[in-house]
Amino acid sequence: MPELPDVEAMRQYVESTSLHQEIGDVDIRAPILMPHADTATGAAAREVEEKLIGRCFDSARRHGKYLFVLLDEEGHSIDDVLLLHFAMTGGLEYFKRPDDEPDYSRVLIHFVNGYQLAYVSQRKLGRVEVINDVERFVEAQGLGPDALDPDFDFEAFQAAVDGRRAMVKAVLMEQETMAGIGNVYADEILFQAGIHPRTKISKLSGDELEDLFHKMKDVLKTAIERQGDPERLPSCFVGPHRHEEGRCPRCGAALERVKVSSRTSYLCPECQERR
DNA sequence: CCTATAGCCTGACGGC
DNA sequence: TGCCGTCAGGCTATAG
Repeated sequence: MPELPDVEAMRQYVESTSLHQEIGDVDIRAPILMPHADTATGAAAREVEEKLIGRCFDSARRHGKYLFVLLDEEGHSIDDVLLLHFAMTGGLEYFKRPDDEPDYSRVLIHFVNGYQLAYVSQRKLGRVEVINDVERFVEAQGLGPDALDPDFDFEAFQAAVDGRRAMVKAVLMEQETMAGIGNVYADEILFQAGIHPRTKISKLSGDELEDLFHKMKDVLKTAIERQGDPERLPSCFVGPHRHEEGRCPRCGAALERVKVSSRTSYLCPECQERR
């Protein structure tokens, strides 16, 4: 689930619930996987606890699918940042009553006011750690510009895909080219643009590329307005229909389910003709 | 450069 | 009910 619009919704959620409250304790229920989390020694887990306790969150930022929660600087010389990545499952839940603790809570941040923020993830393929420089992290991770960055305009997009011969869906999902688009929103963008996901991006005309670019921005912005909630997406979106019996919201044709870039893709064979 | 695959984990679901 | 295979909206490393 968590692609750019979903992570943006979580960023807003953190900002509306969890800022300026002292952290009293951190409960790491399960060490989270992925490269930098040193699960063998639990060092990463201890570091998260040590850096968080006694401090407050100041603000939340996002780049692509990564969420960065900035800690206050009081008494600390380095700007520590809590990094959250949700992989395929997961989210955040702010609650008070212990009964309201969500299933699969992997990390619990207890505030002294009695509320808790849970990092939830059914599978443990996420990432929770403390870093100290967002820009340096983005650089080291090799992430491209955030797909909704206003500076990432059509000119920049065109330059980023110039010379590429890969399938358009693969390029949209590459975090190095632009950060934030995953399997579901790539399908949505291509549906709105009427482009078959297997089309080589080099085959698109300048006009088609420009239309694709604007559809990308529109789809992401619209999804954010609806808080990434599939139930609230416009009726022209294909997203809610991505299941075996799904039909095209535009022409009613049965949707096709195919593997593209090793990922399950849904498309309308009438509106997104193969070229 | 591009594509496909396996693996990291866990759980939901359908078929038997 | 239980067991089994398959699948899952991310990402990385690796091979061809």
